[in-house]
This record gives sequence, structure tokens and C-alpha cells, in this order.
Amino acid sequence: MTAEPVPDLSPGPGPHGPWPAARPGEGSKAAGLRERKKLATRHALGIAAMRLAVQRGLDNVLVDDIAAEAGVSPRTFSNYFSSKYEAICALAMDRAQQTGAALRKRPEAEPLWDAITHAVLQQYAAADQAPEKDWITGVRLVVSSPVLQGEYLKSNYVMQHVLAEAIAERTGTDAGSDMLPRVIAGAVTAATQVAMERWLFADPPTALAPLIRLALGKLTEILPAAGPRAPAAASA
Amino acid sequence: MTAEPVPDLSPGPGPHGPWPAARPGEGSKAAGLRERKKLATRHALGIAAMRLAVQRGLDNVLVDDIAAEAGVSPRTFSNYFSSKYEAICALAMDRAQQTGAALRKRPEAEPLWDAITHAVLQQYAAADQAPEKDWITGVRLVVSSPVLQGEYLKSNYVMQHVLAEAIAERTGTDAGSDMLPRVIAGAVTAATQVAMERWLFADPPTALAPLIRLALGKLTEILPAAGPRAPAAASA
DNA sequence: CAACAAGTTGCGGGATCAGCAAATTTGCGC
DNA sequence: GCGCAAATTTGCTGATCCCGCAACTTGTTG
Repeated sequence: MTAEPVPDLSPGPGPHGPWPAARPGEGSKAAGLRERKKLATRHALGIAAMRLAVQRGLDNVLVDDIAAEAGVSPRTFSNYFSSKYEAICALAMDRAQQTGAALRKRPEAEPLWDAITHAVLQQYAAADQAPEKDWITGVRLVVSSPVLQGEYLKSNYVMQHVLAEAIAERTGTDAGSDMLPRVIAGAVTAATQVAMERWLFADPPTALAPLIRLALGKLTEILPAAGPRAPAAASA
Repeated sequence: MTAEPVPDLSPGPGPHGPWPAARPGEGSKAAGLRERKKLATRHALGIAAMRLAVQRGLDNVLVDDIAAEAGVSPRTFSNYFSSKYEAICALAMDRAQQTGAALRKRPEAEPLWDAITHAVLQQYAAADQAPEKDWITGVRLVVSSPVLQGEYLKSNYVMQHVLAEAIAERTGTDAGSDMLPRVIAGAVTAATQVAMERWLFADPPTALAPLIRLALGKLTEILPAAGPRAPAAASA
């Protein structure tokens, strides 16, 4: 068995949960007013953190500022996030989380690869939209700062896990014994990430979707070149 | 062009360099006494940090303790690392860094895939050795703590980059325009990571090498199944 | 050996983060 | 409606952390 080690990133109960919700019983609808308010606060903090960071620059934003912007006390801030960096990446984390759900929603009949492609594209679909014009600035900031990078990579890690889970479910594989789902998820996540990076710094701004499609495509074209044969039989 | 954004994780000049050396002119041999001493200090701090963390538990280790253990002032500690977590993961970071060099050292004639497999295996070869018996405990600690996880993922990210660079060089691809090297590196890194994770928590302890080979093998077997065709042509 | 560059150290201030207990708010049954 | 129990928020506070600054020590160079 080796029950999944602890891909978990959550410290404990009560508040402070890294991810919004959807874990208890999957059903995130019609949660009590209490839940919704908590989500709202978390979201507000995340947004505030990101906006302030982009406007003033990472070093000129204090936890107090973020808390103020979101209308809660500084103490409450740390009930939700363990650092301002985590707050700034909260949205990315949420999106990563959603990717799994997105894949699950794809029609059962659709080929795995297509389903994955769609699920991923769907997540980043909004990125190209006009209203998200600032978002790109935010992401640039995130991947440029060492501290933020750590947080950001965590969201990738999460995406990898939720994707793996969804893939395992879809293909009827036992995620506990077969590494395949995880490997696929890892490759997909990595490819997506690369596309994202290229997009972020593309000099003549480009659309993100084509890049992602291209990156995922590369994935399907690389192995055939070296795959069919026995990969490697040497020892060291 | 889009000159590589900033896969760099280094804050600036002077000390505080995340990675040991080998960047200036590639030649890391016969560095002045000064350099060697710096490397030694960095290493000592890394070792001390890891050992103390494993022995006492992450929360019972202060930066001061680590500095003392390594025989330097606390102030000097932060000249090398920006946090105790970074120090703990210093070794992992170094190993990630080496992977690139390892790949470059593989014979030019060797098929890319085999070369990669060897390079990776070589890095983790020591892991199975007896003297590294404690190491596994350390890595478990690292991947179990949220904060450390962030740092650890950074080392993965670095490995992905150095691998990509080496791959691009080996295949004569322009790493600046073609995503392929990065995608391959990402997939490889992800697979390696999965193998590592499985190894860490394998109930009847297993050898790491076979797992890595298996994971990398999966990589070559998944895509052909869905690759040849046009990946997906939908829009949203 | 002298002059210079690089690295180390102590000090001090600005910030972060979590434990604790009191004050508030929400969920719910009557 | 009303009140109670559970869940949250908040202020206070102590332990750390992290970096700028300036003086000091040590490697490097000619």
C-alpha cells in the first residue's frame, strides 16, 4: 500500500488550510454561511496580497498592509496563511487545485490525452483575457522572486498530485502501486509550466493556449524517438 | 530571443550564492584557498543544519545552533543562506546542480535517453549505500514539512534547468526557442521525483535505482499510446 | 611586505509568526 | 425571536528571524 506519504501540505485542522475546500466530502456547494465567509476572507487576502505586491513591490508590503486591505486583523491573516508569500500564491494554488476537478469533468469517452489537454487549457483560458491583463505582471513577479518561487512550485506540486489522482481514477489505475499516473501528471505539469514560462516572457506577447498545446505536443513527440527500444540496461 | 527569464535563484553577488560554484567559468578546480574555504563553510552549514534538524526535529533547531555547530557566527550563516530551511536543503540543491554536469560527461555517442538515465541514476547512486542510511531520514523530513518542501522543490526546479541546458547542448537545440529540451527535462525530473517518493516510503525498503529506471521507462511507454495522433484541436 | 579585496562578526531595528485567552459571530434547536 | 455551544477573530506578547551597517580579520596580488 504505502498510503500516499503526505502530499499534504496542510499543517492541521481549524483554519490555516492551504487550499480552499472541496476536501471533506467533495461537495463544495451550499456550504454554510460560515464556510463561504471563510472562503471569501481567504480569497480577499489572496487578492489583496497579490495586488499590493505588484503595485508596491514585494519588499514594500507588510502583512499588516495585506490584512488591512482585506479588512481583517493582522492576527487573522496568519490564521489563513503562514506567510505573505503563501498568500500571494494562494490564487495559483487554487487554480492548481481546480485542474484536477476540471479533468474529472471531461467526458468519460474522450481519450485521456485530449481530456488532459482540455483540462489544462481550461485552467489557463482566462489568462489571455483582457481583464487579466495585470495577472501576467503578478505571475512574473512570482516566478522572479526566490521566496515566491518556492511557493509557486508548491502549487505545481499540488497540480501534479490532483492530476495524478484524476488520471488514476479515469484510467482505473491504482495510484498507490503504479507510478504511471504520477509520471504522466508530472510530465504534463512540467510541460505546462514550460509553456507558461515562455508565455510570460515572450517578447512579442503571444497567446498562452497555443504554447501549452505545443508543449504538450512535444511531450508526445519526444519519447517515440527514444522510447520503442529498451530504455537502458546498464547498471551505473 | 527572450533571454531565459531568470531561472536564477541567486540574490546577488558576494556570498549568499545558492549554489556552490562552477558558474563563473565552469572551471571549479584549483580555486583559491578563499573559494575552498567558502565552499567548506557552506557545506559545513548544510550538513549541520540537516543533522540537527533530523536529531532534534525541525522546530527545535535555531539558526544560532546551526551556526554554532558549523563554527561560525549566526550573522555569517545568513551570508550563506537566507533561511535555515534553505540550509537544510543545500545538499539537495548541490546534487541537483551536479546532475547537469553528469549528463554532459556521458559519451557523446550514447543515445540521449540512455545518457539521461545514467546521469540521473549516477546522482542517486549513493543513496542506496549504507553510509547514507541516515540520509533517507533526512529526505523524509524534508518532503514532509511544508516549508522544507518549498525549498526542496526549488532544487528540483534547478535540476530541471541544468538538465534542459545539457540536453539542449547535446542535441544541438536552441534552448531559447525550442521548448523540447525543457519539456524533456521536466518530464525526466518529474519521473525521477516520483520514483524517489515511492522509494522514500516503500514499506519493505527497496533499491532506488530500479524504481528510477522504472519511472523513466514509464515515460517512454505512455506517450506513444496517445502521441502519434494530433493531440487536440478543440478551442476551450 | 604593503595595499587591496573579500569575508566575518556584532549590533540593532524592522518584521514575522504562533500560543493564549477574551470578545464576537454563526449555526441551530426550541 | 432567543439563547447557547461551537467556530472565528483579535490583541497582546515573546521568540525568532533577517538584513543593513561599520569595524575588523584574512586571503590575494604585485
